Amino acid sequence: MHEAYDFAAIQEKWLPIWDEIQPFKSGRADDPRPKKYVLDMFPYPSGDLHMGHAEAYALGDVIARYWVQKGFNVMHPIGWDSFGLPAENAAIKRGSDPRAWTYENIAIQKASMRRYACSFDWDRTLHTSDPEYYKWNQWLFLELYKKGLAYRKDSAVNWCPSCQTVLANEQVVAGLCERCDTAATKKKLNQWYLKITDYADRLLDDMDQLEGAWPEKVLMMQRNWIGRSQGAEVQFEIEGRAEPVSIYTTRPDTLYGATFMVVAVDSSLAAELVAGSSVESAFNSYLEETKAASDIDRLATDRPKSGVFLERYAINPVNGERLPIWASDYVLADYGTGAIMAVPAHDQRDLDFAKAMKLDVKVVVDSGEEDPAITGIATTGSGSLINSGSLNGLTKEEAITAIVKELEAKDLGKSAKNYRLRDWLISRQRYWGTPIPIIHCEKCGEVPVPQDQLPVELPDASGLDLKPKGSSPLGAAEDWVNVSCPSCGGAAKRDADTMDTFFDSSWYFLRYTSVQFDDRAFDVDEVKTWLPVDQYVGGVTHAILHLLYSRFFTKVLHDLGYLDFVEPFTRLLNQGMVQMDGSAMSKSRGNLVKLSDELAEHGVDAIRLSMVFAGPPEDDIDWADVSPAASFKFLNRAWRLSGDVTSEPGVDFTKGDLSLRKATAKSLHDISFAVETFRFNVAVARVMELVNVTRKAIDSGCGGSDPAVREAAQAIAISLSLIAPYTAEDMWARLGHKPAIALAGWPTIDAALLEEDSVTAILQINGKIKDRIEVSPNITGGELEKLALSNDLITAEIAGGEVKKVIVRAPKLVNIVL
RNA sequence: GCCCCGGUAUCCCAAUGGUAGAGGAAGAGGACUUAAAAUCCUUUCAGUGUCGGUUCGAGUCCGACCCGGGGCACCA
Repeated sequence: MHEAYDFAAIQEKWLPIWDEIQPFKSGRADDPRPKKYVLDMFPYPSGDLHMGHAEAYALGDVIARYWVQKGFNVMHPIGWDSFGLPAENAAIKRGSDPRAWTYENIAIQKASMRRYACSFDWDRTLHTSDPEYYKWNQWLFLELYKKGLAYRKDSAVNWCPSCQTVLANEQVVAGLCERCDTAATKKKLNQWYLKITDYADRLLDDMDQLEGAWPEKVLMMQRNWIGRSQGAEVQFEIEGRAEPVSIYTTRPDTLYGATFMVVAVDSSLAAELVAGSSVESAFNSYLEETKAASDIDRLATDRPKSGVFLERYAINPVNGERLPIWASDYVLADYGTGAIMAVPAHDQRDLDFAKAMKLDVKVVVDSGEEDPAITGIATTGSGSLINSGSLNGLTKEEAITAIVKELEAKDLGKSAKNYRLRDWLISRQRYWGTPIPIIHCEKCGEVPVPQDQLPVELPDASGLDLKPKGSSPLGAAEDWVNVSCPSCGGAAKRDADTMDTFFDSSWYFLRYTSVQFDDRAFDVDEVKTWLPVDQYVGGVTHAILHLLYSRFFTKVLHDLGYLDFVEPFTRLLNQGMVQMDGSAMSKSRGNLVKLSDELAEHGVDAIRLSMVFAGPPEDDIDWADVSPAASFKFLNRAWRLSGDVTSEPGVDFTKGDLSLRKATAKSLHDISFAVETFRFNVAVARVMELVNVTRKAIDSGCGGSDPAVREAAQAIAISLSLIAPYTAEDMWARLGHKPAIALAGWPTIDAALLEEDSVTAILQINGKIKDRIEVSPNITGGELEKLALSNDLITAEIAGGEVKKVIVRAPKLVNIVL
């Protein structure tokens, strides 16, 4: 008679014991194990953990626990990305303090993580909203400022009317605020930026180091986002203007095909060119119209082209033709030079504009396609140049080289690069974030807060009106905002904005190495020991924002001499999302599955196992396809094995049943390989297989007393310790061992056991299977061929035919070609 | 529109260019039981989205297309 497998009792039994043993401490000075840094993306404390967390942390835990079993000193820390809008919004709603809401939720999540048996080192936690943490945000900001990488500028910025704050480019998705889906508008504001564009080339080129170690998808998204293009800048004289205007083009070969010029309607150049002309008022009303249009309107690609002729002319530098200058909103002020040469024959946008405004179309590349002036379809194919003076007859590539050389010689242009990436806007007009450590003095201008006065702590929220109103609530904290200038001592004001919370998360992985360290943001020696992160695990939602910013900060800190590496995350695993019936879970959709309910019903281990077994980690999980009940059943089945082992611990495995021993060895080998290649679902399948084999051995084979059964049961327990720690620990105890199984060590495999006694060789004729024979794995090609040619089924088939060729792949296959 | 990724059994998913099925779910049958649950055993189901190519041999490589998912999108 066996006791029942009671997941609730097991959970309650082992949790306090683990608290005692603390198997996952890292960084003890005398620890001789080699180091590994496994990092899960830290959560935002918005209530309790949900299904998404459960998946992410289950996967990260498999990796962390695996490396511990393999004998590594694994640093696996956790913290909270605890600044941000939800806390503030909740506080406004409930009339309380964002701080209280935040830290309550952190406590809730922390307790849940502990119960979920995450293998975190609880001595290495951090909260970005702690002054001890954000002090170093401020320090880093000032380092960037000193380097000229943090600056203020006036610009038309993305504004969310609902959140009442500005948004970074990256936070506007398809024209909508990524947080609340409100249509973003534009607002002219003076804001702080970080000069990430200075690092565009390195952010792009260093991705070569990540090839194969990061998901291809993420690399592609980042490359896309940075959007480097190669082209040329060309100078155009403007009639009645002293200075020429520079335009950017990726197709300098089509220079002869330019029939007009377009400047961005919201550029200062447009305003200057139109000033004093008869169309100035028409231009101004067009400009107003443009400003009023939301991003959504602007993004619609089928939107008809609009513009105003400025009554000015540019001169084409290669043929002296007069080109009318138009202002339009299809040219962007902040990309390239804000002005383009329009070549309607070979650019669809220019052609659309030309047709709308009845402008000339001039073909200069003979691509064999139909005349764009008639079809309305610009031709972009390659071909030889026509109507292009010295370029005639050249191919597109030859023409680009030739014209750039020619322009450079005449000082009329040069080769140039451009990027889609824009500088990172970090000011936010909200309370719950890191104050920007700058003091504005009428006499001295921007004055950095001196180092010894950091951190600039947030004032108490009580008494402040946190309601969004377009300017920072901090501005109203009189006692806080009014200070004397550190430079001249005169009356001055603090910068009242706070930092984008992505600033906080762009370097937290460094702080984990020394969370208590007071002297600096991080202990350089500890960082040297632990970084870069060996394995980063998190959602693909951060493919651009967080990962790009972190890479940027790492490069900056490298240049400042604090780091000796340039890429923070050596390997990256993106887990998929947990969905329900094909769409994201949400209360409003009514398809929300509560993690706490699932855990109560099936137990922690069954949920963790379900997450890991559901499919490849990077695929989305549909909870409708997942069966926690089946996971429970399997754990039960595995657990019961431990009660059927009747041999004592320490028994000599070499005396065990050979076929079971081989199965165990093969399983361990396959499980290792599967885990290291992130095929956790396959690893689970292999454990299941071994459980089935072991069950059979006990019931109808060598029996529970055979040493091989103990060996198998222990291998199962250790394998399960990565996924289902409570069940594994309990099995371990029932097998007569002391806790913690997490530190038991991965069993060593006798290589001899991996060798198979015999393999099935396939005999084919013309690629079709005719027979299978059992052969020794060491059989030579010659022997196998001989066996095949003397096989009855084969000789019957070849009878009368002529053997043209015999392909032998010993020991697995022989293919006879007739 | 451009660029990625994926289509294998009723479902979720496996398969270094070499036996399409490892594992699970669901279904069917049976053992045990007064019965049910639990447990155990047995078992059914596809030729890999479509067409063509390379190869002795293709789910796997190449090309085109269809379908699904994702990214970018007036970036000159």
